[in-house]
Amino acid sequence: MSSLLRPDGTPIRVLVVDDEPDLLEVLEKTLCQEGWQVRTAPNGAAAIRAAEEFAPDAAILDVMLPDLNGLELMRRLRARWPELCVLFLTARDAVEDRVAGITAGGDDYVTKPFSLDEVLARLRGLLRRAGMARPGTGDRLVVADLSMDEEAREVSRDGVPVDLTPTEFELLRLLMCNPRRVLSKAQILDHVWSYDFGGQAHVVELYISYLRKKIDAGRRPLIHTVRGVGYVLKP
Amino acid sequence: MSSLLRPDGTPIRVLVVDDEPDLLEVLEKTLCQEGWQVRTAPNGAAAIRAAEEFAPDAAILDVMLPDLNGLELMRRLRARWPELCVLFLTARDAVEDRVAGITAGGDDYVTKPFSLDEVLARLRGLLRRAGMARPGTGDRLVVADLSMDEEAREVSRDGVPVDLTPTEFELLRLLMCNPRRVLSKAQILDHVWSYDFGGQAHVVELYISYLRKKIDAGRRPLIHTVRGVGYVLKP
DNA sequence: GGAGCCCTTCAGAGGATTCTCAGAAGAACC
DNA sequence: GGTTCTTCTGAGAATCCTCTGAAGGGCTCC
Repeated sequence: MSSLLRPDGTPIRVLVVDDEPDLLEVLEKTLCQEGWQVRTAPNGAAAIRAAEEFAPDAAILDVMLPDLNGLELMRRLRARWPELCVLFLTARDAVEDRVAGITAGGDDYVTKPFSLDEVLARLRGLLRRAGMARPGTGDRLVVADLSMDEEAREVSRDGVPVDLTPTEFELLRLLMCNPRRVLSKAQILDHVWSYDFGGQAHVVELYISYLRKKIDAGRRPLIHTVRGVGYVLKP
Repeated sequence: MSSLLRPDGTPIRVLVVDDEPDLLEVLEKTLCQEGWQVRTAPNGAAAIRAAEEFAPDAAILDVMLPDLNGLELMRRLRARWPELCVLFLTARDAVEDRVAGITAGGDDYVTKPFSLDEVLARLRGLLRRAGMARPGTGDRLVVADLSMDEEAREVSRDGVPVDLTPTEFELLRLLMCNPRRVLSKAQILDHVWSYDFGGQAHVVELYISYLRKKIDAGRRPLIHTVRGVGYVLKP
């Protein structure tokens, strides 16, 4: 998965603020793994202190923080770093009213529970629109004759468009971001399904089977099973 | 969405003056994203100071400011920059009498609450009439055989004129400004409906259904649903 | 060859999302 | 003041998506 870089070539810096330590940890690990430089904070006050020396390019903020709400925190951070990209995390039911107007300002939000890949994709989208993207890393993922346009949510195999459901799309995106790399079912579950999903690895097999029917049927297969390990996407 | 440029090719500079920090923030972000250069101020005194070094081409002024009213502020700004285009923000009830005569001077106003796209459209109109528009960026949006004249507010599909209500028109404009790009219902709400709209995403579905009846009925559909995500306009 | 495990696929229940209609409330216009 | 147009709410129906359970096939190792 190609990580974005700042214009000067250094990694992009992300500040993550949430009061759930587990969530903070998972996000930090995932983002680090993707090549971002990460700093975390459990509340607004700590976030502001951390930002002072960290000078973040982007921030992931929980809307509900123990000391001050995410919107207020954004305002204070922006006062210092006007260019900051902000991705909010919100509870599903408390959405529309509180976060209204945010997508209009170029920021974005994700409702809890979310999948890690969703957060990554949104964050990348924000940075790309803010002009942080390394030139050349477009929104188009390509593996052999399979291609995906993330913005338009279009997928095609050998030029033939393929219709995918949201979960199928996420799964395929994960596979296409990691071509020729075997992903375990546990990894796939962690990335594609929301973090509080209690189900079994069986759903991964099921969705792989759906994808095969839509993508590999009658053609040279791109999705391969690695018995006892997981799945790979490769020519 | 093409942003306008000054004759010398630099971005157009807009000064935004309002005492509500939320509103100021959203306007700033949106305008920046559209390629304008923005400076904000919470009151008249700060506005005048800011203008001194910023030398704005246009201004968005709240009529009701804590220190002096918007009309007076306009007068003072104009004394220094006679060419300044002004867009007023006014409360709905306090309109007609106070702002009457303004549009006669070539300026324009928008009543609160407004939608962001409305502000953008009015601002573009002002600058265009003032000769600031980059030549070649016409007012006509075209997607397949669907075409929209923004100035004349005319829409036609395959040459056949289509009558739209104001909200339908705004929604279609947003879609036509973002062809082949999936827009979430939240994004659509943020752009087309006024910022204080408390309603649910359901209205978006409703208006999409209206638009389909007027535009897609009996033809190859241009408006597509992306389940779980939003809507796209594409051939 | 057989047992056990892993994987694939089918079928269907339950849930979520979306579409559409009908009507009330409000705004605009004479 | 009354008419017309527009916007929004609520409800029901239709559609689509997700996940569970079960059956069966094939691989591996004994």
